[in-house]
Amino acid sequence: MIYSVIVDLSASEVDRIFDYKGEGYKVGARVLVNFANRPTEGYIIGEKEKTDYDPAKIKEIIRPLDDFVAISPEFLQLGEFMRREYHLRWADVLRLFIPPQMRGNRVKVLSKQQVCLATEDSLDVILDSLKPNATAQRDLVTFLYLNGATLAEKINAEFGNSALRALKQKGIVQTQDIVVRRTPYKGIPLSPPQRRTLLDAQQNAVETVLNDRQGKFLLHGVTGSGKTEVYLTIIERIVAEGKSCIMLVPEISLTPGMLRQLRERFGDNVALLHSGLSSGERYDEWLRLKNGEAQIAIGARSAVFAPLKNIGAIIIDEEHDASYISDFNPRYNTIEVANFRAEQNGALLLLGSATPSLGSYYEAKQGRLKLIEMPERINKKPLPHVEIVDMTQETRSGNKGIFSRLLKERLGETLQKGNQAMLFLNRRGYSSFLMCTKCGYVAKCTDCDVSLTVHRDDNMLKCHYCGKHYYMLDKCPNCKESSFRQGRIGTQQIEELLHKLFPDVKVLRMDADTTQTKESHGKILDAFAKGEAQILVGTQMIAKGHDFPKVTLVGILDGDQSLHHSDYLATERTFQLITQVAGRSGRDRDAGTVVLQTYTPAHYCLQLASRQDYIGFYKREINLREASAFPPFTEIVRILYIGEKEKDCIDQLTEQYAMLSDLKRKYSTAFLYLDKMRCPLKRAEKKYRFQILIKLSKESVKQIIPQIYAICDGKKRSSVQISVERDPQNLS
DNA sequence: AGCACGCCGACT
DNA sequence: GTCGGCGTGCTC
Repeated sequence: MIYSVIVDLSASEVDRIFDYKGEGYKVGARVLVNFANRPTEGYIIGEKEKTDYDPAKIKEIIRPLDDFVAISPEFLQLGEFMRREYHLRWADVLRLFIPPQMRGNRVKVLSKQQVCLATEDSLDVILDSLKPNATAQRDLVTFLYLNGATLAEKINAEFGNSALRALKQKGIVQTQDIVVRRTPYKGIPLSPPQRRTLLDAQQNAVETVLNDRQGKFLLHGVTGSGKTEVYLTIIERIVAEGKSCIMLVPEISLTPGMLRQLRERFGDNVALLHSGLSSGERYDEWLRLKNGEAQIAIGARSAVFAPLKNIGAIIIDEEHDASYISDFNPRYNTIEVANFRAEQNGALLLLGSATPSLGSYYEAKQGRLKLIEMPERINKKPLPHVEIVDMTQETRSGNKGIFSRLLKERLGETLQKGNQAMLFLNRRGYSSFLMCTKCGYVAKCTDCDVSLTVHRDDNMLKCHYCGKHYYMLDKCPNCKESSFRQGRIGTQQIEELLHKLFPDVKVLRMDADTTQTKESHGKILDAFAKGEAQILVGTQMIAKGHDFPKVTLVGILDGDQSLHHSDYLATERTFQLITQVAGRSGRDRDAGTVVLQTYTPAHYCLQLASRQDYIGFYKREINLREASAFPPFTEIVRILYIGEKEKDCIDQLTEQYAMLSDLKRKYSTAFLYLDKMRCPLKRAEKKYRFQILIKLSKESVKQIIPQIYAICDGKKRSSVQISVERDPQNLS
């Protein structure tokens, strides 16, 4: 038999089928082959009777790599879809479908010693053979007789290892190695699940979804409307029918608290997949799903590839979240992948959000998603009251600080009452740049075209793009003066200012700098939940996560920050962020307050966000998108050229731009826009960046995209890296 | 992705 | 004269 093999190498030159001989292999299996004279891992993606290649040169498959078929036919189909849709290489796609450590034979099976009785005799017979005063041995034997095989570590802890050793010597008990699955967060304490009664809106949502087992739904429920309970009830019902479920959440909201809730409800039937797990845990959880030992997969983006069969539902929480769109190789859109898998399995697809992406809500309005609205918070608690502060007024009346008078006042009141506050500023570090007041020199990264951020805690300058550290400057390298002006305030400085303002108040800070280790994220949230601090300062990572019942004040320090970016997504992002952050306030008895500071208080985005008026925002923004021909009415394509050699980049871009111009002439109605330029971020990690931007009419996408891919596949300079992004989320 | 091949500049 | 840079081509 001839097998079509994809070698596990990620390079466009080898992204094609290689034929190998062999007998008895299954399609989807991983195998070891001799490729270019060295052993190479590969995937069988097909089989055939004969080959077009010179049969004399065909080599034999060396051996299988696993004792199971790693990639099911369903995943091979999905792979073909992703290759076509995102122009990916086979190897990159297939790697998504298996846990990383399976490659390179790095799987370690964890085994532990287990103790069991070595004889078939009855308990009385065994006990008779032991001395009456050997109490530990007698207890141990009795325990094993009643409980069966038990882990050696537990036996040792209970009965001491001398008793165990003695019994082993006598041949009464024996030990054996067993394979143990590493289960993440096994240690977290569980309490019995609370049977919550669903509110009418929730019940209605559940029934609507379950009435159409192959439907596609968008659940739009305001923050605090109880979407999670809807998801869990649906999962419960689907699982009860013997089907499996996938639930996706943004990486950041996979807290131990969230997991506890799931384990309490579903026990070992739930498997967790996300980057925070050790590689062993990840592999074991994957295997539990693959073997059908667990039917529910929960995780971040990559959990959409959970190796489940017979899927009944795929649920995507916070569907607008940017983390669902993978923005580096392999680029893919999780929602589109989920949609494909749902169709393959005849499963329902449920997207949920308080602030759906404009595209999804538009799909719903067009009838391609069924829209379910949950417009009220649980127990009809009012939405937080948002007070907009005009910072231009503040400045005019002499307050040059970052905190408005109103915010200071509200903070004081909140602390007085013993409540908690959260302050949101989407800028980490101490200040955004360092400028010499004499000559205007700004400290910049040597590898990237960005200014360096001042970090006070370790007194360093850091590049937030590549992460490179520099020593703090004591004088200007240009004019040798030592007078500097600081850039815009970051979270570190906020923390410092709060200490000055409220010396006795404990403040926690959560941003990328304080959450470097795996658990630190959860630790900070836990500490805040326990009331160990009264104020939590943070970047957008505080916008999600758990509910803090005692938080009654949320301060948004710079509501404009993401608003005035030039890309068309800026307003949508700002609306989502502000709505999410505001939603943190007042989730318990006390009504919450939000202070929103801005220099453009009249902006419709901020006005509507302050009223949590998603529908109003949607109407306004969608009209704007239509009028200006932006997604979802058109598709934007960006071709990126990245390389250390500037000239090569320009040459490559110029060449392909010419070909695209020809294409544009041929399909003049399809191309609404075509231009080439330097990227706004001119250089990053020592590499120059250029781009071609294209805007295509929606109808022409299917026809034009393959031709664009073909042009980019054409003759290439090896020093230039080319990538095509469809509807890029980030235009830097 | 990784390696052999082959052509040019720089050096003991 | 030789070492070694990297552009080019190939892998069933």
